[in-house]
Amino acid sequence: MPSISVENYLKNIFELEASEKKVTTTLLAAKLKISPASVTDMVKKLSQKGFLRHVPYKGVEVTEKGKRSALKIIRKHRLWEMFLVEVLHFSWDKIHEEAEEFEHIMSERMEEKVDEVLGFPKVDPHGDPIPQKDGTIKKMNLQPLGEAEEGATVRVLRVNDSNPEMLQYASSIGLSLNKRIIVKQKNKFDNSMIIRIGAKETVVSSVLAHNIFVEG
Amino acid sequence: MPSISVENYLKNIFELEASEKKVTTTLLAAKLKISPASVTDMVKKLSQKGFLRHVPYKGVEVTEKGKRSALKIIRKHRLWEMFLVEVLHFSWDKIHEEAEEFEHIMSERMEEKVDEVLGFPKVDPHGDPIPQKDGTIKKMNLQPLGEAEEGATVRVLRVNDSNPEMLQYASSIGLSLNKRIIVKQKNKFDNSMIIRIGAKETVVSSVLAHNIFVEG
DNA sequence: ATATTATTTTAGGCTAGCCTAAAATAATTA
DNA sequence: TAATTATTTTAGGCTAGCCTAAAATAATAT
Repeated sequence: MPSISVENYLKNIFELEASEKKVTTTLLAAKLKISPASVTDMVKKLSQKGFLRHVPYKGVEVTEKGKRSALKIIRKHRLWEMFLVEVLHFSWDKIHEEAEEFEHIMSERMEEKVDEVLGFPKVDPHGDPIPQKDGTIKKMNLQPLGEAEEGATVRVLRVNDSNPEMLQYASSIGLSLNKRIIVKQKNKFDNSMIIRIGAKETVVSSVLAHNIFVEG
Repeated sequence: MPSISVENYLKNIFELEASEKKVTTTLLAAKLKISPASVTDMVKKLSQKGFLRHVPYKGVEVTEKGKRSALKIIRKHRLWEMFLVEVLHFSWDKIHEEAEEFEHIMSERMEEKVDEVLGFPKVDPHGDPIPQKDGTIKKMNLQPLGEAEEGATVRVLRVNDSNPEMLQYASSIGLSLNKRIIVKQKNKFDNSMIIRIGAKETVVSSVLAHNIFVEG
């Protein structure tokens, strides 16, 4: 069975592939908070074991085998986040950290129990799709709030969970999954926008607006 | 923070102290499933750090500091076992193994949530007392079923959880916490006994009878 | 009391996963 | 295109936590 460290490499490479064109050594090192030299080392090992494809100096990507492993861990992570919110009443911004550890020790048995108790959920508390047991994952084609037209009414379907402070802030302005938002005004000079959530109007920076994903 | 390995040493030494007069190197090595030489090594380190008292060739025991650490882990372990049974509907005999891993990654926050959801339980699913947050633990002075008098009626308050197969067997004969038992007959030649649980009479071996703890 | 056996410790070694410093390669700028 | 800068890899090293084999000590049997 892969070590915790190996699981983290696979998961993070897989995730970076979704958001970056090339997964470079430095990028991965920054995400894993270890030195680039260490990353090169491990990447070489994992390539030999068939989890990764690595062209020296060019970047790295997961193989089918690596992808399968990554999705298993992501499934555990997201199921557990859901459980933390639904059953243990954790708030949005505290769950990622907790799940980061548990994903590595969650047994098959545990995974099944949690899935069952939750009623086989399809997305996690941030709106990210939960990979299914067969290794498939739904691709969601959502638009960043920042790209929505002035005057448009949209629905929040996902919030980027990479920054707890941002999540907490999102909560504080009444922003949560499935909320309806009206884009009142877009400011060209800094790409911020004024939005209405329920009865409240708020200014949302460009950065925040690009971490919230909506459906027309 | 202590590593998983260190936590396991402390917990197991503390537990062995309760059941054995001396905690020897070999005993501990057997329990941890590592070589005696490795145990000596680690014991030396942990003594230097003030977790243990070690007299070479004579045995080892936890200091106050070591005991505090041990009880923290045992608290997490037992709370989690309770949670597995109550919330995730695990059976008696499957929970120890799961808790064995989770005890090491359970955060303070998590501990509090679990405690809360369970309604601040005092014992785990095997009847073992859950150490309190302040580091105190209730001593239970129970009698092994094997020592009960012929004709006595007793109540099951604890079952030794060290052997999953035994737990499963116990379930299969209708034996669970708080059940009333009548000792119908004691056999001198092998120390087995015939007991009645509800409507059912069963023969119980001496070994089993000494792993079930009752109150007059 | 001595010899034998069992237990414990010491000595030396290994692997995973990290590190820093230096060398190699690629990308960028002049 | 050459020089400079940035990125990646290689080389060598470290620690935790394990191992086996051999030496030291303690316990037991004769």
